[in-house]
Amino acid sequence: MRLARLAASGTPLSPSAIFLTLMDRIIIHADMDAFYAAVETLDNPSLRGKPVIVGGDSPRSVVSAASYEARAYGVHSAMPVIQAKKLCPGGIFLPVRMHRYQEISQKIMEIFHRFTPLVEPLSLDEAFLDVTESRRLLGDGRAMAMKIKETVRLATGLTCSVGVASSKLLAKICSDLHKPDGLTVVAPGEERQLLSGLPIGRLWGVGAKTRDKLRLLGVQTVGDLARLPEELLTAAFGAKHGRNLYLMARGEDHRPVVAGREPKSIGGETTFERDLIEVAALKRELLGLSVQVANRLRQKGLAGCTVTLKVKYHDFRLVTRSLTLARPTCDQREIFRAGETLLEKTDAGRVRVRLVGVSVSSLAPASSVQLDLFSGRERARQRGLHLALDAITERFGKNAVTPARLLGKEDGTKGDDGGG
DNA sequence: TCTGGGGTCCTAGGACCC
DNA sequence: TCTGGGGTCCTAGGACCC
Repeated sequence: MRLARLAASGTPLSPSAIFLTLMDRIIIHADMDAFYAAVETLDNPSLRGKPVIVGGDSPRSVVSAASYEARAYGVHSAMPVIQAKKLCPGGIFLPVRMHRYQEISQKIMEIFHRFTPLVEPLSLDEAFLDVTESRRLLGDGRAMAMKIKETVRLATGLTCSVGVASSKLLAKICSDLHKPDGLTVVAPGEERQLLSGLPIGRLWGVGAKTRDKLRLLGVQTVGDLARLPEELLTAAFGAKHGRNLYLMARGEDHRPVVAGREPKSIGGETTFERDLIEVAALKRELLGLSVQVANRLRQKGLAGCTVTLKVKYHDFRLVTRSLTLARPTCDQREIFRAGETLLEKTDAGRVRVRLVGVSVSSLAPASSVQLDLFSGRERARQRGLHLALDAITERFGKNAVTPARLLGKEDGTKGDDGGG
């Protein structure tokens, strides 16, 4: 970074020098247009130009993505599918194919990495890129943004919208200004002017509640917000959130682009088609979720200490109960047992329940012992080999044969193709 | 019209230890 | 017998994002 170079040159770094250097960054925010719907159209070109709506197929599902043609009917993501069907009866409703979106997402992220190693994905379809150090090789921000759009389009057939600015805050706001297929650059020094006319809801972290509260304070635009003193904002919104609002209104955002973030929690949840009252039924669901979560933990090579149960009652009241285990786990039985215990600390059985979820946090790399135990034993079980394994163990002792050896994993043959 | 599922981050209170 | 303050960990809830 420039800072490092400055420091190495022996130049004393005053706070304002650091500030100016940080202001000099080039941050790109790239965001795919109507991603899930666009992928569906890509895979089935006859959908082009039609109102495509991707969402779950149960009665309580919501819309995950809507093509621009569908948005013209007022359909948007997070809207109940039932409502979308009323607004857009001629719409083409498709189920979510997450694996396919993940596949394409990987391609896109690989392209981003050709421009800089500093790529911070925010979801499957968007990422921040700090391209400050790439500019001598690849040209200025606008040139790189154009190149990114072109490369993504050629490789995937999809369009994205890109924002270029000196901070994450502005880059993200810019990428949204001229969607779809947009390219918006804000020059250093023009940040505040661009911000001042925007409704406060455009700021990252300002949702419905904050908006309502700010409205009571007479704030509609970011310009209005910039007139409020910091003390008032911290008193109303807490130290952190208040300070953030104060800084964002001034276009000040020095958050770095962080590549390679590790997940902090992994969980699963289900909303039932009909509310459940029987504890036994809830436990069946909990068991399924525990298996799901444990599998994903092991896939990622992680284990966690804290198990959290989430219960949403019929009236949308949400409660969580959590407990911390002595050791990290990626074992579905341990996760399930913890969930069962936690379920007793809720009103389950007395009140109708709409949703249960379970998640594991305080994550750390799972030990090889934990992973081997499961990968080997679970696979052996799947292949119906556990009987053989048990028999051999019984006759020759525990260490006579490992599940890995039984599956031929140790002589280089593939052991995880899931076949039988 | 009736509200998903995957997450992150922050706050606050209580327990416990020194 | 009464009374501190700071630090850390755990738990619960809430706002927000895509």
